[in-house]
Amino acid sequence: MCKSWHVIRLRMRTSNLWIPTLREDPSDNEIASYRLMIRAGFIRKLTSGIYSYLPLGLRVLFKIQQIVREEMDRAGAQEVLLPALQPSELWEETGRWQQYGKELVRLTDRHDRHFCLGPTHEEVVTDLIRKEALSYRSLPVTLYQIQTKFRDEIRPRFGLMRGREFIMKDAYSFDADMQGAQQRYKDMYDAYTRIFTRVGLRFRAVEADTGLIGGTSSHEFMVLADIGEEAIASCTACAYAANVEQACTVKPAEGPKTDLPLTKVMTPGVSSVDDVCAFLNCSPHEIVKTLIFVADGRPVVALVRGDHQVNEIKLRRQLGASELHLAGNAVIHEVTGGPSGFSGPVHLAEVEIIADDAVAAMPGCIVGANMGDTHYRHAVLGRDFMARCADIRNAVAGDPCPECGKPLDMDRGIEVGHVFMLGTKYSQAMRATFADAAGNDRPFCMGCYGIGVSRIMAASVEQNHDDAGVVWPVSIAPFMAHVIPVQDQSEAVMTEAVNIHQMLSQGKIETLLDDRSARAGVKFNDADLLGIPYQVIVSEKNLKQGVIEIKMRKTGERITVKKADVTAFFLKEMGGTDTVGA
RNA sequence: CGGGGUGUGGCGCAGCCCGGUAGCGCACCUGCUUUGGGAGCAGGGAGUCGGAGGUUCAAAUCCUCUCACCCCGACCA
Repeated sequence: MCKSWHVIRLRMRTSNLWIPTLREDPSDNEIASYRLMIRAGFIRKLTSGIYSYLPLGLRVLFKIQQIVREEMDRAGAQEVLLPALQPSELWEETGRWQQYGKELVRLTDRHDRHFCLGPTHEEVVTDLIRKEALSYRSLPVTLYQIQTKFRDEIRPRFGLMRGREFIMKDAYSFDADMQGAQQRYKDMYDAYTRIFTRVGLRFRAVEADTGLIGGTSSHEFMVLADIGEEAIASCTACAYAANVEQACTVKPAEGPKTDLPLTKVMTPGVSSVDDVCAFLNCSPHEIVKTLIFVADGRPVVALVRGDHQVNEIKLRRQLGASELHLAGNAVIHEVTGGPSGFSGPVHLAEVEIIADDAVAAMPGCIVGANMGDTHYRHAVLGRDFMARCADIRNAVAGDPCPECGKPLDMDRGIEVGHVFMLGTKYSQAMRATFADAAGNDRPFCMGCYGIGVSRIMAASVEQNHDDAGVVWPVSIAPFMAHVIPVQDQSEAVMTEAVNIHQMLSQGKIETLLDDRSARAGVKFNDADLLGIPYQVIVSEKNLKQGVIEIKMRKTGERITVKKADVTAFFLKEMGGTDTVGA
């Protein structure tokens, strides 16, 4: 390679940027985004669920953060940086020191004081605000930060998707009344829509459960992907969409009940829904599953149709319980008098029974008889057993939409954002108040709003890649252009490549120059792996005709432009799309 | 936490069943040739075989314990 290329030292060259690409897939994970980001030298794993960002990965992260900042600022939020290390006292005030459980990373200092590494910052901001003696005149206030969060995941998985340490943008709004809080919620919802559009994700906002954060309502922003950990129900006809945890089911009309008498049948060794179906030659929707739960220490019986699944969040809400789990065999025997696998609601007194609405609509059903190897046929709700009816199951594909009645679809999604209407949950618990117009202290109406910044990076790769590598959307790509001199031994080619690199850089087009002394095939393959949107190919062949070649990473399409027109080409490409979407 | 799997130069793996003192591909270094889709030849450097203990004349290999990582599940923002 000619020595003269070393004379000009521009930073954005392969020789000055550490991009350790791997020829082979890492052995320790199957998910595309993890595999590709490791191979392309964006990230490295330190230990389970904890990652380092290498120069290229950091550039992508910065791009995402920049878009987030612009839209948060535009929505009137102000950036702050809150501590990651938080004293236990604050968490005890809201009761979450206990509630949060093992997910919270806890530590103790040398004085034996307790701390946690923040998984979220409601307590810290609320404390910050309450100390300031604010009046209604200075409201609303919305603060945000981009920070590393910690969560002691039971099982970190999917690379950056579910880590124990990750980067989040979180925002908190403080309003004088619910109306204002609702406006902030809407502003944030709109900002999130713009953010996810700009970073180039195909996403959907869905109604969601509020979980441990609490509050009155929330929406999740879901990136559609097969590997998504969440199931989303969305209407095939109207705009309704919700997390299955949250999606309401419609109570079916009750038909006539069967006149056939309750009949005992022997079902030796047959207890699962599938086995019972096969044995009695019936279908799952003729069976009722009886599940015994323990809710805040007391046993509860839940009934759902054989082809449905209990939704524990809905059930817990119905019971008004804070803690709910499936009962063990001992409790099952105590409650039903029979073995696990043959439970049923018939002759169960003294225990609360709650049936799904779909069970109420059945003319009669097959249920366990609370003794070994025995079931009942023709059990009728209201005649053979009593139960309170409610929506306690997960929606399934084909269920009618709660808004319009048309069938629901099921998709999988990755949660990249979540907005919560908190109301006064934290402000009341922590006595965070402001003076209203009459001079009285009133608790703030709050909202909180999170975006998984590092998760966006993974989700983006998940949605945008092919067999050869990553295909970054222009808005978050580490570079816009990747200049590839094909013959590194040719002085003419290298001179021209350096020229183009300089020209583009001066035109504010972020450009990476592959100045390695490597064979063309190596450079092309690495370029495809890195996924920079435009490859600018400089070769002897093209130079003879005074042109250079541009390959679009996404489509593989190649065009040639005159040397002098390269910058103009990019300015035109960028002008057309601004930074918004692709 | 339950089930399954894997730990051997930087990366990917073989060797383990049947003990005999570590090998392959890629990467790296040197030289020559080569040069539009992961080059060829020659030479070279690099491994506590995850860790501890045990059995044995001898352990990557057999036994016990332990740690880490991955997958499935349970759990959960």
